[in-house]
Amino acid sequence: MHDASNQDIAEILREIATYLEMQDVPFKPRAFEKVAQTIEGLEEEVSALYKKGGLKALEEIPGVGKGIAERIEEFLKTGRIKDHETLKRQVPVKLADFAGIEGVGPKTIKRLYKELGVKDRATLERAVKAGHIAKLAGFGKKSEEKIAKSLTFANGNRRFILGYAMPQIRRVQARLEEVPGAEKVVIAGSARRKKETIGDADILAVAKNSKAIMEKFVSMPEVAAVIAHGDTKSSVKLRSGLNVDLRVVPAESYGAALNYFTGSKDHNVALRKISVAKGWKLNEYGLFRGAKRLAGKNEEELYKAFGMDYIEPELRENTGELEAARKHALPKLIEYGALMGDLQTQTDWTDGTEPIEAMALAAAKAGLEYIVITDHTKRLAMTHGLDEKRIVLQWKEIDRVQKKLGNKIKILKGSECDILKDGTLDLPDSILSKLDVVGVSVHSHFNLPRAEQTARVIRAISNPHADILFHPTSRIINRREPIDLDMDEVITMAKKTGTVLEINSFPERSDLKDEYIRKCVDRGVKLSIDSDAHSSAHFANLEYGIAQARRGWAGKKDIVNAWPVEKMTKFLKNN
DNA sequence: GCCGTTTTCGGCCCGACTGTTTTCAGTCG
Repeated sequence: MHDASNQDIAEILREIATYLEMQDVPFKPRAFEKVAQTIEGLEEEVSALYKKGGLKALEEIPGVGKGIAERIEEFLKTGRIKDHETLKRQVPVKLADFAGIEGVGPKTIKRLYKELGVKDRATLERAVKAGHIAKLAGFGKKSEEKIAKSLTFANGNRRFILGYAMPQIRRVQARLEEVPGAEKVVIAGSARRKKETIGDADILAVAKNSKAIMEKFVSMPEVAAVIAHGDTKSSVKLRSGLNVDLRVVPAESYGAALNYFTGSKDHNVALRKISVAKGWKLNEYGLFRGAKRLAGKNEEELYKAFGMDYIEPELRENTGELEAARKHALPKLIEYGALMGDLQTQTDWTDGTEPIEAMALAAAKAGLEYIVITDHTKRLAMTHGLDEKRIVLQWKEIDRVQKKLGNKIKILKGSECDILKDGTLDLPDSILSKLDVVGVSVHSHFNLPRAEQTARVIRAISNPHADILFHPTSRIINRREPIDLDMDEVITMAKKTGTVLEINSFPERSDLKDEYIRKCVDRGVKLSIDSDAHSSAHFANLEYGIAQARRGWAGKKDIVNAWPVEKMTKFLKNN
């Protein structure tokens, strides 16, 4: 039988949650919903966990107890869950069709089904067209129009890649900053936590005249639809499809509100639990003991009131940061702008768009002191990958450019050498041994079974000349699944061979994922943060690689290209 | 249904906005 993916499992659990909500069952919906979200974010396949450790392994997933574990087991074994089917029989609708419909939740779905026979997108569209919805008790013209409007946004609830959403969000931020009386306009939410993908954007403002800033917000040229427009909260959909929420709060609540709207939800709930245990109350307006305000005007004093150090937004996922903050044991994260070099860049020798010199100058302009030229190798024929002869010619060109640029920037010779199917490398050792930096990467045979794929990659990084494993899982967000690697084994081997694992800053790659970065940090495996630039504009993406590293609790000590060039190359030589 | 730095039973975050309603349920984050 084909194994159910994490996405499949998350989906059916979420459907159970929605059906339970329709029946007004208290608390259980949240339990299912929460697990659905956890499983969605899990790197490890749940089916693999189950195969290895059975029910017990399932119960180790946070939020999964006996009940949900058994239901997951049932789903993995039979492809169905009885409870789900029983619930579905009562309201047999295609829930997925309602996913992107603004303002339509479980209760409304149930009523539309019971009273109008609406069961999917097509029947919903018909009911809207016929004007049936406006006639229902408790509904009106506006509710119907709202549904009609969201039906025209067919894109559902896709997630946006941070690196591409961020410029849009910053543009909105800049517009709001121009409004007279706007004292602070800051990006909150998952964008502030620098999640690799975001569902929507949150902006928080402190302003003398909240009406004026709201007015500006809903009338920006990039707004496609206004979802809500109030005095302190408004919500719009941009033409790009991105939803943006704006909240305006008084200055004394700024820190509490920023904390609240930055999340994550899990982090907030955990913090609020601590607050409840102390007999305090924490909300977006402040931290209170009775009527007395203990903190709220900035985040530092808020955490301090809990006896904690300030927690950087990238760490706020409730994965141990609260405890570490209380023990004053948070890591010192690598700072934005702290990189000294870039260990993966492509030029017009292969699939980059600019010459070596232009790339080197752009890197210097981005504040870097060294750059490694790592063009593709011959196996990647479509990029005109370098063979033994052309790479030697490239070295000459690098020497020429280096001479010309002098001490503006140091240019190192490298390669993004293809890992062949059997784990051998695309260039002979005689060439690799002459390079300053050898990166190796998978660009083919993405679908090998786990054991074979893992053995392939391990063989590659075991080559004494291999320094870095570039974009280790080769995933491309929304486009290509990660290759099936036993990452624990790869990390173990990387430790043994002194191989550096790359954090690729290209927004749709963001590879490694934060949880593996953290494992590397814990186990002393070094990392690099590379742009994988194919043009001079791409050096700006390093910001997102640094963000990813921070989300994985990495510090300067963990990142080899945050070190001076001599220390970096010495490390690669000796490891 | 899950979970435990008061708890293995009794809690489970909390407030804004909307639409249609004279006081609130549903939705969202």
